[in-house]
Amino acid sequence: MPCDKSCPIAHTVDLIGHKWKVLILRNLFHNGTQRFGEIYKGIEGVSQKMLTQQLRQLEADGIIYRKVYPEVPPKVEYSLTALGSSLKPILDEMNKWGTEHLKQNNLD
Amino acid sequence: MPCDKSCPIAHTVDLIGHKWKVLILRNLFHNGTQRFGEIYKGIEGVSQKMLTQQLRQLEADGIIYRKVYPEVPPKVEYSLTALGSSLKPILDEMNKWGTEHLKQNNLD
DNA sequence: CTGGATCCTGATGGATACTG
DNA sequence: CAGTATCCATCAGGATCCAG
Repeated sequence: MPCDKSCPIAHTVDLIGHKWKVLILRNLFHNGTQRFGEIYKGIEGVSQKMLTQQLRQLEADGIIYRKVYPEVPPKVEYSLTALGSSLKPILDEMNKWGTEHLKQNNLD
Repeated sequence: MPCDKSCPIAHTVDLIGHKWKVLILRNLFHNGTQRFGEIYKGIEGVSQKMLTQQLRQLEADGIIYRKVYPEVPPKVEYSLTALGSSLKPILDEMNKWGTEHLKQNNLD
């Protein structure tokens, strides 16, 4: 059974199968609506460019909502849409798994 | 709350936060033990190099097991380890979500 | 001063050909 | 059959620059 575009998992991976996207979502689930700079500081190792790019893709896919406040200094807030919120079970499972295996495997 | 190396989700993402890894796992969950060529045919768009590379990483992380049969023609079988199998809930959630949103969003 | 666009460069992924 | 090697296109990171 091949894994083509009709495969649900391939579809999911297509939308959130990227390291930073998952971590962005983690931050939004964990902290609620956040500004660009907050997300940036909240994710270790990401560059501004990458963050912008991934945020835009998530926005384009309807997973997060981007609200720009036309003021000085600029303020942009990101929040989860209903579609984005529906991803929570996946994140929860990843969190559960990671918690389990950080315990047993506490390297570094 | 920053997302550093102590974050369970970051840990999970570190191990399986890669497009092809998830699809490899999907194939192994779906079809059981498989040979290299079967996985290769089962995943649309992946190159041999990528597949080899990701399989090796999954092996190094103890998620899959690689069994080489010393015969001609060569035969290599990949299967999930216990650790790999424990990822099933995550894959299940991704499958569930993808199924939902392929229905509603049947583009292409 | 924040969000992000641009430019340059090094790293990564893909296609193909080749080997044990 | 299951890779490895090679070459090349695209992508990611860092620094810098820009607009509001």
